[in-house]
Amino acid sequence: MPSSKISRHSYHHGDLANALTGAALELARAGGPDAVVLREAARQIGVSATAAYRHFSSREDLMHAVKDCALSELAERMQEEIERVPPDADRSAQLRLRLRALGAGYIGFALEKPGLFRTAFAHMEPMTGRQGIDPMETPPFRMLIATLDGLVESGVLDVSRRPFLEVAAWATVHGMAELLLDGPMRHLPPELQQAAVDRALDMVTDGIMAH
Amino acid sequence: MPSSKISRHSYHHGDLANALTGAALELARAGGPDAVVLREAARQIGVSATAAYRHFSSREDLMHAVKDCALSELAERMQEEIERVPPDADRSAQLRLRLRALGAGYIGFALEKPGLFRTAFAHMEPMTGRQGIDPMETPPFRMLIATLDGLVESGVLDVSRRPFLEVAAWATVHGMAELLLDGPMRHLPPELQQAAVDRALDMVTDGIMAH
DNA sequence: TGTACATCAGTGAACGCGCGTTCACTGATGTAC
DNA sequence: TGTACATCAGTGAACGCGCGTTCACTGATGTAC
Repeated sequence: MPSSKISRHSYHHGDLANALTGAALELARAGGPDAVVLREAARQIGVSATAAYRHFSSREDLMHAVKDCALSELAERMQEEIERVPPDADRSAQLRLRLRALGAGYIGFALEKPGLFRTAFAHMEPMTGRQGIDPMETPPFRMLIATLDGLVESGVLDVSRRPFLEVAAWATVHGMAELLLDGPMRHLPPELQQAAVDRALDMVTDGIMAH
Repeated sequence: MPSSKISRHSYHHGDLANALTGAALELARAGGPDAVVLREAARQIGVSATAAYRHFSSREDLMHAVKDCALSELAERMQEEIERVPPDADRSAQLRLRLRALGAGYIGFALEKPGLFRTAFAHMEPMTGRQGIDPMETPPFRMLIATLDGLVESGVLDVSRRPFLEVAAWATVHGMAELLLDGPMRHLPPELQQAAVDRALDMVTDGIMAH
């Protein structure tokens, strides 16, 4: 393991910022946002806590980097689900399946990686300075928007019913994730959890495609 | 103000448990769950922090009492909205309006009293011992369930579509509240926020009543 | 009605926690001449 | 190619924070006789 030898022998780490972000990400994965402790991340890399301040202005700054990563993993998960949609259906069915896939990916991520999910959406608010990540501007949400726009274009959805639909759909899926993770469904056996998710996704697609 | 004289002169407070809960509730109202600080609640009543331990076994115990109160206020708010539903519509329209009312009350509470809303639903999980309050067992959610059951009884909703609908509906409304409070809609002007809420409630009722 | 005493409901001082952050510093690196 | 020196990227000790909680205590209250 040459890299550990190098890092042991060299005073300068070389890639501390990324190393710290990585360690912090693992802390988040294991324990959610509160587990992202600057001193602990530094400890795990074998560097003094002070060293972190060469690369991050504060704990919040590090946290922000972690959130970026978590959001990227979420995007990947949603993308995976989208790619599983069979391409042979007609346009309308295709879009409906995409809608479900996005939702299923979102909730799947929350259930599979609760620590990262909670971290991604913890205190979206107080991200002062360095303006907060707007999840709406992020690839997977752009896909949601594109899918809904597609429904309008293909005549399935009336334009008058289009506004705010992305937040309504997102709200359902986000709320389900929270209710599954911390709410009354947290002790449900996985198959019932899945049934609940499916039912919620039905409700959303029905609600969007109604009329 | 005789009561303050009495409390100033008497060594025993007489109703410390309620007084502490009240003070803690106001802290929650103003600053959310993290603002519920045992020492501060005691300070405001003019009692030593230690005194609280005669009535609560821990900070978490006090927190639990505060959550109970917050959940009650939420229930009241939903009830208010229900009572505004005009009684002259036909059965099916009636139920639809009730559904909307419950959702509107829920989100209205979140927007009007964000501190209490966040407190009511903060860390539902780690409520160890003294089993957590299951919001599903609480009056307003029983009303949601009753309304959905009513839809089945009156033939508007097929039984096969009934399961898990209460959590799906709740998820939407809960997610909207979070997205409005801490998410990308937090800086939207109130009229647009209201438009988003209305659209989400449309989506849910459409999704439930579809077919 | 009075008194002894158990019990209840307060008190103030103190502790430990573990963090984020600052400070004055030192070792390593790169660049100008 | 060597050397001087600025700059960069680390170090360890220390601080302050404010909390929740424990401890040994004391003042007030209620009850048995």
